[in-house]
Amino acid sequence: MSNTASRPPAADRQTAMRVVERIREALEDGTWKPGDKLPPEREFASTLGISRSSLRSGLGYLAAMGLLQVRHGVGAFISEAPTQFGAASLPFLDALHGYDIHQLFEARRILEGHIASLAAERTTERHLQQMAEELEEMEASIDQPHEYLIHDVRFHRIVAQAAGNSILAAIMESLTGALYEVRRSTTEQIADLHVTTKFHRDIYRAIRSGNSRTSRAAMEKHLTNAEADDDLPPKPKARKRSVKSKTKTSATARS
Amino acid sequence: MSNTASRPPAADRQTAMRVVERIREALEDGTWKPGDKLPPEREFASTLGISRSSLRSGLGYLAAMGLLQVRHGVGAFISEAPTQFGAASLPFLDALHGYDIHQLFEARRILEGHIASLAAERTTERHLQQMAEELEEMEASIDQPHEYLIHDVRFHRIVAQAAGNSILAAIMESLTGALYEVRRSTTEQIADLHVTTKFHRDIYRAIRSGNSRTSRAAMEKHLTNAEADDDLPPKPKARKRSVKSKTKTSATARS
DNA sequence: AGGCTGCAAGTGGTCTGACCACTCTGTATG
DNA sequence: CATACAGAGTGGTCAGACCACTTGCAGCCT
Repeated sequence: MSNTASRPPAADRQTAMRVVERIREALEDGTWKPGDKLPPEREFASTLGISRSSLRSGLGYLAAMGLLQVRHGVGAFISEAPTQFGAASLPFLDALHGYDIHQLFEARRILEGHIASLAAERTTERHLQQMAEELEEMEASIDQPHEYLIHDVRFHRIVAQAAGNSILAAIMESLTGALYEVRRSTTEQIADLHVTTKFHRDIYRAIRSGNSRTSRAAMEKHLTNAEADDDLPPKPKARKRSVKSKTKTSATARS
Repeated sequence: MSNTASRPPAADRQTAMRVVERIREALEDGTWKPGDKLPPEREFASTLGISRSSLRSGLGYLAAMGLLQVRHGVGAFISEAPTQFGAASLPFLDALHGYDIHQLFEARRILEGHIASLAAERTTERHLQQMAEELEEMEASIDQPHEYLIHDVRFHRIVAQAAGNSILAAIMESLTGALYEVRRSTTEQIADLHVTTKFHRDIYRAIRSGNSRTSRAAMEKHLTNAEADDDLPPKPKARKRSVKSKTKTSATARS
């Protein structure tokens, strides 16, 4: 035993898993869809014939995976945002095995590079159209960094959809999100949005032309550039774990 | 708001998050390490000055992310297995956006292909040695499919370590795990372990020679072959979600 | 009338303490 | 010596109470 990473869920916590199953089914058969509000805990619990605490255990599981969004005093909602992929586990990955921020960038570059190349082969007219739209919006909001960022993210998201592999898309979403967390501080200051826009346009053109090699190259160039921009700071922390010094280094995230 | 995939964790559930934080810190400063057993819930709760239910809420979060392994009647342990990356969320990704099993294979092929190429550039003598060992073990257990599989998985894991990017490794681990879940049924029957071993040997040689292109090609060939083996069955279910027919199709997983 | 204030209902978050279910170990029994 | 069993330790579930946050509506003040 203990060989592979076999059973991710858990045989234990039967009751909680019943909740999870129930919700998964409701999602599959369309009873509930993203954005929907779940019944109040007390009511839902009695409906399922379990205690509120067990129900909460199940909901907690779903919330931990980002599938549910629970708002205190309001209710629980099926997540609307594109499904991520355990992004919340990144800080722990760090704590356990340690990783350099560069690794995050590298992973993203590899993933999105491939995504771009797939998009070149599989994109539809509709996706191209959406990309073009976001591109325009980006140009329009070129001096509103916050607004700009939104369209930037959307652009990448559309490319991922065009690639036609929702798993890759979810992974990308997850990496992007993690990166966003870390970058949040610097991101609003770096300026060359004109350059950034140019890169995006290159990517768009390459995908439209159906050239997967060029698309991939364009995407990688863009991301490499983005990483360089973000690195201006002190020079990424060395990230040596064995040091043991309690300096705490004020870490990466958390304001 | 609601723009990007900003804050994966949660501002709510303060108490539960305190537990999460506490454990993360304990992992970071080495107080606890993989395999360690956590204190009994009752005791731990009072140590943290919170109720057992809140504690359990936090532990549930960690367990959901695969960071903790809780065994009924025994205790909670820090996961020893290579950290995954939200593999448990795959079934929900399916429920929400739907995906074809081929997409899983494709994602893995892309990821591991790159991992192999990186490994070729970065591997150390030690990693090569470990790969060689597993290779031997595979040959030795060639007529014990179950045993063989263990070394198969380990081989891939070592390659991932050799690639020197723990994030990519975690993602791979996650995809592999998901695939393993689905394949469990067929996997023990397909036989050509001799062929499989040859593929692995090719990968090993390519990495050892430091040729990233060849390594990647070898890995991709191996995985393509593996996918083909698994597809022999009825021909992968069409996976059309809008059908609505309650046939249930007996789905992919679940024995 | 318009805007602000404050209360109350609805809902998630936490606490307590009891009891159930599962594991493991050490002892008594055959 | 091997098996069966009892007990301790620990996680899982339950119940009901109370706290904290949101929201909207009613009433008040200007």
